[in-house]
Amino acid sequence: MEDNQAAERPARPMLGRGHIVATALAMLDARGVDAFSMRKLGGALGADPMAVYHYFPNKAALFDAVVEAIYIAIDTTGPVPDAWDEAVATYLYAARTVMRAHPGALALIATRPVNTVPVYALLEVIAARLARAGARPTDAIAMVHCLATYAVGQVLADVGAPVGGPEAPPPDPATFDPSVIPTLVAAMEGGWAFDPDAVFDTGLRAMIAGFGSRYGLADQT
Amino acid sequence: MEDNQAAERPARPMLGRGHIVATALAMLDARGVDAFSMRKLGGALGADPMAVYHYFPNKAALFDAVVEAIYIAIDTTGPVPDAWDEAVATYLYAARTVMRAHPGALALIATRPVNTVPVYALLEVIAARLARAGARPTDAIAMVHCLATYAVGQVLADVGAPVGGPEAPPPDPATFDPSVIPTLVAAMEGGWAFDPDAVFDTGLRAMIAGFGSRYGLADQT
DNA sequence: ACCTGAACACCGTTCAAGT
DNA sequence: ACCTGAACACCGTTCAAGT
Repeated sequence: MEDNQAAERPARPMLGRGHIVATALAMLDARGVDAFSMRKLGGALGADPMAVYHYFPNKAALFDAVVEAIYIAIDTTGPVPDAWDEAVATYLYAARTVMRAHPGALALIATRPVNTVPVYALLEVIAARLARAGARPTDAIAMVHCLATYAVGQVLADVGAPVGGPEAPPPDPATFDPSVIPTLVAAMEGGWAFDPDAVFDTGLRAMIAGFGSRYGLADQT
Repeated sequence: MEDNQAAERPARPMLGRGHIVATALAMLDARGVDAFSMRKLGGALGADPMAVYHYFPNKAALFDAVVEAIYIAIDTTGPVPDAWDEAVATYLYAARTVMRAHPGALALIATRPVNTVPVYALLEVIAARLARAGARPTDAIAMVHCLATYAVGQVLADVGAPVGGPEAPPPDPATFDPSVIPTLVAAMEGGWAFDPDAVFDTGLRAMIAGFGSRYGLADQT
């Protein structure tokens, strides 16, 4: 019931939730969750370490706001192809692009579900497109969930900053015994290199195609 | 080159890497990464907080060992169905079962790739089965990567402990405006409940089937 | 309303020391 | 070889206080 508006603003400081979230996200992207601290955030904001607590009750609440900000940055309002499968792929690519831009926050995204209307609205867009192609609502939601977890898992493996300290450097492949991993060795020969973009696309298309035949999805003509 | 065996053992203490990893994993499962600390680990081991540093250079190295221990617990030596797609699904189910048993370590699994022979050997089993069904080695590896990231993403969303403090409780669905999320609301009506097992299966089968038709996979008869 | 600063109970890691 | 304990530079959060 406290609904009095803020008609005038004091001098310069005025942190504000949006500014705090943006600064925290930049810090996370630069150095990961482990290196993040509320005290450094205060420093980056040019304020007392404790100033943030006026806007967020604790670090967890701030992280929830960061995750939501990332979800909201996923834009689904642009034009998409007419075909249902291409449209769904386009939405997932949009999500991937935004998530890849925030490597240090990925562990938060993967681990802190945000149950808010903006996030639901994002899922709704994809679910609605699947429903329009003939899926029942419950099946559409299951499919969106599968596609979303796949995208998160891919991006995490691709660019995700490690939780719990820096990761160990990979060992010299030459020390491996080829006889225990023949398929892997065979793939490496010929100068083949792992391409995250191509691999993401392969799995995404496979899952979408699989859903299509499983549920008989098709565009009305 | 230091190959002298440990022929005799002192009295009781003798922590040992295996015991430390097991204890750390139990602590992670019980309370998550945020609640874990090297000092508490020392306490749980009944030793000085610093004793662990004799076996692991730092917390990150210990976490790498924990992740590898989880991967090694995935057993792929049991019998699998003859059909390539059922065999692959069986391997992924084995991975899911083990990962689900360690909710507090999932953020570590998803975020700390372990480049060791035992882990490669695990991937090799699945890749080899796909190759035997007709996939080229490079395609087989891409497929395994997609399936693995999907499984990790699913389990993370399903049971993963939050990184960065406890998560906020979900809001009352009754406060949502049904008009912005009609498909989601439609799915909820009729008492439909989200079933993690069924959803995992749906996405897994869809991806496998999609790979099958994309690469023309089939068992030799 | 918004920010400060001291204080409390913690961290990871280093290092010199014990046995 | 294996473990201890003090010490250092940090944490998140609470709370009384300032403007």
